[in-house]
Amino acid sequence: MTLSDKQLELIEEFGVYQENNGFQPAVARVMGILLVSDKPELTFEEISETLNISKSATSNALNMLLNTGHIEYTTFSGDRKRYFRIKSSNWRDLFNKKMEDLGELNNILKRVLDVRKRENPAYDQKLLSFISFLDYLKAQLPNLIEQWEIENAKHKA
Amino acid sequence: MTLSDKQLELIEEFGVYQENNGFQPAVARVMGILLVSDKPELTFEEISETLNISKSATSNALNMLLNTGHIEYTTFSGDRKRYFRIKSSNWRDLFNKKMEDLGELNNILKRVLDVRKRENPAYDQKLLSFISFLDYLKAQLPNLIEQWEIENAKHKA
DNA sequence: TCTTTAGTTCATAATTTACAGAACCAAACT
DNA sequence: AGTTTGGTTCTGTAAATTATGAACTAAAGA
Repeated sequence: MTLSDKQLELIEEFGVYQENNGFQPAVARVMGILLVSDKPELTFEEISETLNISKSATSNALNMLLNTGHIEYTTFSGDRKRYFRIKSSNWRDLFNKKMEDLGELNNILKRVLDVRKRENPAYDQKLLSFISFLDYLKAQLPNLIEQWEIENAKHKA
Repeated sequence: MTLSDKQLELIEEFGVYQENNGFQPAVARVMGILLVSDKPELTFEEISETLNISKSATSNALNMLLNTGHIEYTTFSGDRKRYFRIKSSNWRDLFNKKMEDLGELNNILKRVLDVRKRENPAYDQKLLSFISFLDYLKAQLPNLIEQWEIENAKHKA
């Protein structure tokens, strides 16, 4: 399998993005190739050879992504190969992870506000205000999603 | 300077959180101590000694955080020491970074959609839908913030 | 039963990172 | 002029991360 320069570039970019999200380089590239490839599914071999990653690294990456629910595979009868693809639900998950992450930050900040007693309360005030914003955001998100779904349905019609 | 167990624990937790955001361990701890300390400002020495970080690591961490605009310092006449604190604008910035990050993802995904031509367009449809959601979110955020500010003002009154 | 295919597992090599320690420097104090 | 203070910069390295290649395995095919 051959990829265009643009595809290779995008694999790199997406790869770096996902590295910053805590994935190992090779794992991030595997996600990348599954994302940008023209084919909807790729085999172990195609991934390993196209990305120039050793079999072991490919094996580890694929199993890791399978375990974390980022990808899935199908097989075809009379063909021992597995055909891997990104789980389609994955997009929303990516977003959810970011939101959960903000929730975690918020929890930490709440506890920070709780333990420290500053001489200058202006700071605490700002922190409190940020915490309240994150709470508000969390509360409003379902609304926002619903709203978008309505808009989206309209657009299609 | 001594910190309570709770403070130390929070520094660790915030530290790990910030490590996942791409900061080096020592840098993340420095942010942490500035966040949870009772004092509104801390000196180089206090940071270095309380966290048990070498002078070089402390120096690097502080300069890094200064350069990236995460912290700032003041001085007092007749005192050569610098007094460091987290930039108060920083809370909103932390949130903005997450949002920018989603924007970056969105840009990559848009280009992905552009280069690949899938046999099966159902996948592309889902991707497109996610992209559109991120666009919607970005567009609505200012609204949401405004809305929150109104709520917030009400609450205070 | 022997071989091929499609992977997995393990030991280890290669990088990368993150920090410590020492030497260094400039300003201020004596 | 010499010393102390408040750092900075440079070099070396311990530790962690990541990937490789070789050996292995289990299923299928000849």
